[in-house]
Amino acid sequence: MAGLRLFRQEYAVQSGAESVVVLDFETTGLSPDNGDRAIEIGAVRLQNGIITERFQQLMDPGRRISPFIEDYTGITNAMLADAAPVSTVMADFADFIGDDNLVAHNASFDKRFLDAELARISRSYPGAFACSLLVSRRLYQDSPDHKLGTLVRWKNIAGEGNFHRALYDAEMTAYLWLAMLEDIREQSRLSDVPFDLVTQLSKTAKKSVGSFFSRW
DNA sequence: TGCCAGGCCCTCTTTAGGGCCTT
Repeated sequence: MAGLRLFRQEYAVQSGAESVVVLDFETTGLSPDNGDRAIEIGAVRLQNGIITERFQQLMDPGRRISPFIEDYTGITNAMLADAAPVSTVMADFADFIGDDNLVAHNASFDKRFLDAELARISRSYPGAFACSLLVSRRLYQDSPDHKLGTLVRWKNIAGEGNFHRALYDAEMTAYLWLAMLEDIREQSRLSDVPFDLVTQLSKTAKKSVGSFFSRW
């Protein structure tokens, strides 16, 4: 039943019956609970298997970012000095999300920052969150590791840009997501029993992915 | 100067610990 539901939902993605927003944050650190803030949001909207919209904004976190983050992301304090406040950008991004479901690589990280920044401006989103990292760990067990960059290279996904910039990471995650949906569909086609990703996930991951697909 | 978190998941497990992944 779950497998059939999943297969139907994959079809919904391929047919463009629904759309999904794939997003990525660059931040001042790892934890909003420790005062870290978002400094860049990048996102793409997938419809009918193609990217139909893009969103990218730098945002001023209200304090200087560390040399490590400057080096890691390529985003400098000078670049952020002219950026709009986080609250302004996040309000625009909440509008961009609309009612869509969301996808991110290691979604628990991006969800924490999205929830924290939207809570600051009393905004929210109705969609469910799916994690390409959790799916890849089940689907691509032969991959050297499950970092986004490794998976993109391992799947021979073409791209020209810099990892650790929000829009490029969001685009690469989107193409990885489409590749995974195609591979799930192919495994279902080759097997008498449809490949049932949902039942292969752990209880906690199942809860997340299951709620995501149930909205399709 | 060095460190800071949280969720998932495997295993030498479940009354726990540690690696992976994100910035």
